[in-house]
Amino acid sequence: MIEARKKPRQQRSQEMVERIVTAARDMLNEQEFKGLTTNAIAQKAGLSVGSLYQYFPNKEAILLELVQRWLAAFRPVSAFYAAKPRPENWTGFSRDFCAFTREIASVYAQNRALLPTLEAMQSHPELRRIAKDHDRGIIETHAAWFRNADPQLPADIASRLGMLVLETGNICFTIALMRDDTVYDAIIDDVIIMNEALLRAHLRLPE
Amino acid sequence: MIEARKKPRQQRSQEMVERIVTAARDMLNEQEFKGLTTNAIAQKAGLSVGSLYQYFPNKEAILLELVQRWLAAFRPVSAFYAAKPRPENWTGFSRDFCAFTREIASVYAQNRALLPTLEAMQSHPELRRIAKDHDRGIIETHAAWFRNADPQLPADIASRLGMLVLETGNICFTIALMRDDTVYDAIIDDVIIMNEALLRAHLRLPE
DNA sequence: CAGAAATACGAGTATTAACTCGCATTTGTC
DNA sequence: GACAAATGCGAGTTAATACTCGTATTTCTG
Repeated sequence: MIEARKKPRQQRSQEMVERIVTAARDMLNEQEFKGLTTNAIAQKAGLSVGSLYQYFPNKEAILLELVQRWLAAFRPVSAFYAAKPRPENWTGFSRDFCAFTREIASVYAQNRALLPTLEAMQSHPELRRIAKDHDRGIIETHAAWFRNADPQLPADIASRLGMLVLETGNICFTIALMRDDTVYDAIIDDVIIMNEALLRAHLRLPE
Repeated sequence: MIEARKKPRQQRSQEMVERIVTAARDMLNEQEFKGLTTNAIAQKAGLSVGSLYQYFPNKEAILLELVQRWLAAFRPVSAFYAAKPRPENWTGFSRDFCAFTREIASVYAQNRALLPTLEAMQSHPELRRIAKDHDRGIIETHAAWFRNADPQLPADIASRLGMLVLETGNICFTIALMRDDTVYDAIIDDVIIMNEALLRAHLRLPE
């Protein structure tokens, strides 16, 4: 069980937490997840294991903090587009969706350093569950957005579309980040092509 | 380092190997990867740890066997479609691609039991490398197929398309397998919509 | 059937890494 | 400066588990 960490009472504590999290993140970028030991994190952060355990009840809690930072970066983007007024026609929706996809892509780019964390996360059932719950939320936001655009769209199809948009985006942008910028940009365009085709096949909007 | 396993000289040995592999596969389907210990596999397979280590030099080798069985299931499908003569027009290509996608989807369905293996694989650098090498091969096969259809298609774009088709298919079918049959079928259709749109945007073929 | 080769066994070993705990040091308060 | 509270320390404990090795059993060969 991943408990919440102890609340720090002095200011230096917050810095410690930050140093621990940063050290863990950097280590995941440098080496294998397997080498991410609590002792190593403490050493890299320039403190002792004992101190580390004052802020995090266990190793998973450190990963949890990283994962939540990653997940939190996406929420506002989805929420913003889902809250926009209904577009009048396909062109309007398409413009929004295109902008949305590019914003999501840029969130990936900005959080590049957290990417190995996602991989590490897969090894932990608890963290997987948290990510899955988060995804469910995003999917429902997407679904609501699509149903706002086309009120005729059945809820189950809207959910499926939300899921496919989320998952294909996730995998494509993850891969894209490992390539050079030219390919990265091309992949964004490709994702837009794919997802727009998918949505156009299901959403009925005037041209 | 994952060495090749010792070659069995008696017939019962092959059965042992099969029992070990099956036990490991079943365990991954039942519980967390974390609980997959060599002792537990041996017990489930009805033999001793000592015997297990006679056929597999280490734990990773067991996973490797599972992973290779998974990967091997896909090769013939790609190879078959890539070797077909050039389609005359988009309709011909589209028909092939649609059939191809459905066959790939059915390979996923048939190898459902190996799915948790892929997840477990992510924890092992060596196995990840093997899968990545395999993927590269598939991607090149796809790329060759697309360039056969449209010889004008630049090699780098062909590779990118191959990669996107592979990766989006992989993630979508993996998710699809966790849903009921209705959703599964719908997702296959959706993947076809997405990938055809992508290819149509880049391949120049007469209608 | 006898001897050898292959295989099966599983208690024991070695390693690794998460986590503790008693003591040292720093910080806050008067 | 004196006391207490909070924080920092890291050698040591503990648990888990991959893998070994000396011995028992089975199979093969003549």
